[in-house]
Amino acid sequence: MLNTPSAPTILDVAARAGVSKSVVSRVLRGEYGVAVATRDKVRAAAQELGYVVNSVAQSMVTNRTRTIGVFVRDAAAPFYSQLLTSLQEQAAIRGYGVVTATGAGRFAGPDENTAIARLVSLRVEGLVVSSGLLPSELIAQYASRIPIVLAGRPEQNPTFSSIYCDENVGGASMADHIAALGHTRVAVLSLARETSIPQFMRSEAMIRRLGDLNIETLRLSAEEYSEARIAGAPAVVSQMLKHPEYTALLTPSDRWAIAVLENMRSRNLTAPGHLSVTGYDGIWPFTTDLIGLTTWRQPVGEIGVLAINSIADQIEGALSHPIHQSLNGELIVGRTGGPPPVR
Amino acid sequence: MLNTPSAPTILDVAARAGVSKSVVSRVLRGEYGVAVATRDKVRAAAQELGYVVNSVAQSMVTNRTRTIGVFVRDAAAPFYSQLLTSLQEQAAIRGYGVVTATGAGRFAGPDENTAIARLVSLRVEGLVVSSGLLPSELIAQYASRIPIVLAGRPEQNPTFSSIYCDENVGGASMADHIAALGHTRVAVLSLARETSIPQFMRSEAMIRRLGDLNIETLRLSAEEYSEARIAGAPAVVSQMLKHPEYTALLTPSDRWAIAVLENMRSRNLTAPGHLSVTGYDGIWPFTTDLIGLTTWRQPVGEIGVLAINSIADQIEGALSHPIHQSLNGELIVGRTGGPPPVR
DNA sequence: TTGTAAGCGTTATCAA
DNA sequence: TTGATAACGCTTACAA
Repeated sequence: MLNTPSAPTILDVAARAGVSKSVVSRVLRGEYGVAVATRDKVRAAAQELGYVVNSVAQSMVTNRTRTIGVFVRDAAAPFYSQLLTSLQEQAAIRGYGVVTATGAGRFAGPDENTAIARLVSLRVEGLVVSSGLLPSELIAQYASRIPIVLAGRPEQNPTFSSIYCDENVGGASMADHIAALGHTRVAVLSLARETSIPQFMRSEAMIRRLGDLNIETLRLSAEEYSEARIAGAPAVVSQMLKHPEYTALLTPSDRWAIAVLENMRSRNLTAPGHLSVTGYDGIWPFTTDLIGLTTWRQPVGEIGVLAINSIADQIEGALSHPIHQSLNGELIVGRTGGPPPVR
Repeated sequence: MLNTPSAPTILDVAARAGVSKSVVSRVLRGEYGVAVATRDKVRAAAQELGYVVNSVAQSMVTNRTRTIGVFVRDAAAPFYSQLLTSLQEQAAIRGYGVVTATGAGRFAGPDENTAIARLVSLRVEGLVVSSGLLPSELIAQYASRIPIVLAGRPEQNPTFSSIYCDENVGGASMADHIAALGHTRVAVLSLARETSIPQFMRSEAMIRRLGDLNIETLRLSAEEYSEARIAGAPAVVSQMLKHPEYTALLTPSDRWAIAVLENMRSRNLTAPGHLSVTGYDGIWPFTTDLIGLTTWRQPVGEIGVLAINSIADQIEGALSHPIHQSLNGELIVGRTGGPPPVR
């Protein structure tokens, strides 16, 4: 704004209280060694002026910002938005604020790099990166400077930490579940690796396990770069209709499963009556009993908590090396997966 | 971290390039008046050192942070989390970053004040406040310093802006809809004003309109302070069962409607077979056709865009006074609301 | 218990 | 085209 009255500084408070700025600084930070009378005078002056400390100047000298940077690729995706909430909460508990940056684009590109560089330039004390795509070299580039944790993607890079839910276990469990229901021909939607590494990994894990179980597998593919609005579902369902011998469709995200189910509904197809459909992530509210989605739950809240803790521990010196933690997920048995239809 | 190699400064770059820091500053900001050879030398040096500008120091002298602060009361609530995403995106478009703070507690209390003060101390250039509770005097207190917009709550305070969706129109429309379906006895869940001002307002608007239409109205109440996990639904449904002559239940949020529907499902009750249920907010994914919720859609994306624009315009001097904008919502006719059951 | 003064990493002004 | 030098608002020795 052009003519905003500039905020009062420590000097204004000092002048008003009739003391030096050092005293004000000490009072405001609650340090000892200040006469009670002086202390009260200063506090009153600060109050009257509506003084709020300038953290920018403060950081300048203390070299601390008490801020953690969070980069998520697609804030509109349910998994990320829920992670964001969890990170937020835990950061507050540990006494840190959160600055968020998001990638916009379709590919991990210069934008992503700029966004991360911006966080670093803000002198965040740690970085939580959650992107299914961002190249690990790019992340590693900042790792010598501040602690970094990659949340939600397995990556055993020694220079930064990672917290994730094992994609192989999840994918295989889902395959086991669908096999146990009696399906012998199963389709798996597998997105390109360039779309999302973890989603690619889980689909491949499903396909691998189905192969081990001697189940005939159909690999479907689709391109989709934002989880928020999935457009490819009609095409996927059409594919399935061309291969009616395949009685189940395993998708790599709840969002995909819902889009498929919505499209099926518009064609008067039901799950599992016509086709069993499963999701992945187990994110509320997709797990509502009203929908009854069969899915694999990733402990997103826990991922957030552990991510912040590992960062905070490193900042505070309680942890000196990057750690890699794999968490357990959980199969959620809903009503969209069932025995194959009798034909 | 204890022994992090401290980040290279402009001085390190200057030394390496064999020039003064002033030249480095000019080169890095792309200013004219630097010899091409010098420019290249400096850029190379910066690159080699992995130099990243210190925005903290930069802000110190420019007195700009290009950052907008966002305060939401409950980041886990679908409405807020979606708003957050929209704010984020639009801020990026306008060239600003976003720092988020969230209130934790049950009441608007000192926590909230601290959180806002923290944002102000970070020298954000504007503030988006989205809380159904935060007293407007508290907000106004900072309004002389930076532009503020209250998002999602009607409040005609002259010192700051507001962008919201008219609660009276929304509540009345929902009442009209349920009346048109033929209900003559309708229950409305009305939360205490202390829980959420907008939710209170819309419920009261429903009750008022139902009264105008000579419909017998039953006011139910419940306490609930976080939208994320609603615990009061079983009690509400039990209340309804005690008053079977009431054939519809209007709730003040999608979250509440879903919780009620889930509980009904567990009791083998259907909507609208046994009871018509409506939500409010119209937030995806609650609006999925799989659930078919009847609700009132608030244009949350638009609220976010307009909120950021009004802040950015004020920061940039394109707008000199706070503005108050009321947006239109939209009735979403789903399948959870229908004609009253024939008994 | 209080005050003085140096310095954090930049930008910006003014000379050279 | 470049380089000194003074801010910016605060913390932090150190001196009084």
